[in-house]
Amino acid sequence: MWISTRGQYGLRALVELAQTNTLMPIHKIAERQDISLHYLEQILATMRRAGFVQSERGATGGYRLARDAKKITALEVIVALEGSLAPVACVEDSSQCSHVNACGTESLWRRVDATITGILGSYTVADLLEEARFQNALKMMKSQAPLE
Amino acid sequence: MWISTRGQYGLRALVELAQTNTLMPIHKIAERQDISLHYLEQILATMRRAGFVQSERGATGGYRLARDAKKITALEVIVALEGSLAPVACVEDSSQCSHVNACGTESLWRRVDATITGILGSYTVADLLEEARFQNALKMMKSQAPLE
DNA sequence: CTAATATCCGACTTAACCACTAGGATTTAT
DNA sequence: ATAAATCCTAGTGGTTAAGTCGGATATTAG
Repeated sequence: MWISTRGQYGLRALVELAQTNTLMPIHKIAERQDISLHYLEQILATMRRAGFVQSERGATGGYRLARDAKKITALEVIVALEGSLAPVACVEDSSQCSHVNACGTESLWRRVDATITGILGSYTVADLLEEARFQNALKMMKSQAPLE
Repeated sequence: MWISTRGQYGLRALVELAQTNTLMPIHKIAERQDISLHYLEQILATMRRAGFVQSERGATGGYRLARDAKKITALEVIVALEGSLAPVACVEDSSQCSHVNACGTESLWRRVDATITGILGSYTVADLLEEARFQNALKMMKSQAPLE
């Protein structure tokens, strides 16, 4: 498991926020997604500074998406919360490779990196919300169908 | 960087061993690949137990590949040295996901996992050796050509 | 027989990171 | 004024990464 809970929770929180455009307080997201409130607070703070969400303080405060869910990719979010996704150090910084002879593995790692970046860059928060709704609809149908 | 040095060093050591079918002592691999000898020792021990290499003890001892370099994939090696490559816990063990509602992200992570597995499974040690030789040949040509 | 050179094995270490938890300061609506 | 919310800084306990250290065992060369 090389994506930490910060990235996972962050993405899931954005999916939750994408369901509405009204303000949602942290505790609501936390309980719906079963995440520690204080921990989620820190994650949302990072995502606010990164420009994914906006907040309003005070009694009726909370969070909302700062821009359209279609304009936020999973890649941006994960990178903002976790830093580089490079599988090995020399991919993110080629000066790391102090090697005189070529080791033969660099192109493999570069391909892994590029592929992951491509996949994560192709998923938006809107896509994830759609997927969540689809999966929940499936679950409803199954639990509602004791005929057979 | 989510592939640790154990996996990287292990792969590179196998590429080194693939260059010859004679016994090669650890210290030679360690110095050619610039890896701590004692650390590499542990990595080779793991790879011996996993069946990638054979060893002979004593004064003229050393290591060799236990089977054809074309029959060892990068995936096997990395998994043997690092364990699961799953990006998130629920991908390697779906009981980890205690969530009542679908979070919408699972299919994304499954796709990432499957893609990585596919890429690493398609590279053999023989492929990596070929790549290393090609890169070294390129380097030679560049350093030998001050004409321009 | 004795070094010298190897592999083999287990324990230890140091630093960093993860996933929180704790406690309070500040802002705003009622 | 009070309650409800965000904001901010620190601390904590457990785990892992990347080695290091010291010695046991096996084999060969002289």
